[in-house]
Amino acid sequence: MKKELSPFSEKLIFYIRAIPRGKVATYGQIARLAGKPHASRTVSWILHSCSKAYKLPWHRVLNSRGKISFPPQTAGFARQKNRLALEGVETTFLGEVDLSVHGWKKKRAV
DNA sequence: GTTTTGACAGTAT
DNA sequence: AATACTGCCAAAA
Repeated sequence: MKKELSPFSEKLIFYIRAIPRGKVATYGQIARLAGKPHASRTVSWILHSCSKAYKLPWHRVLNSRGKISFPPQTAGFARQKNRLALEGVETTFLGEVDLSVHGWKKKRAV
């Protein structure tokens, strides 16, 4: 592998990579799976830091509302929207994804 | 060692 | 209901 990050970071990366194709997960969900329900900030940092180095499917990571985190009219927004569309994830022009349809239901034990 | 950042989430007003 | 602030964790400068 490239470099060894902290166990938390590796976990976050692991779960991000574990997102099935055609599904999307939220920052909070990944952070929760990693054991830190409030590490959503760390998730965003991971994407920035390791999206390329670790080949992370960052396009499958949305915010808590199931929307693309980027502001519209940005390259990242268009790129993510395009990738999601290629995976069968329908997004609105606002980048909204229906979590009830494409939401990654790994274990939502309330 | 301290300060700043990072594509957020949750709570408070 | 909508907006603002705070909290959280980890890494880079």
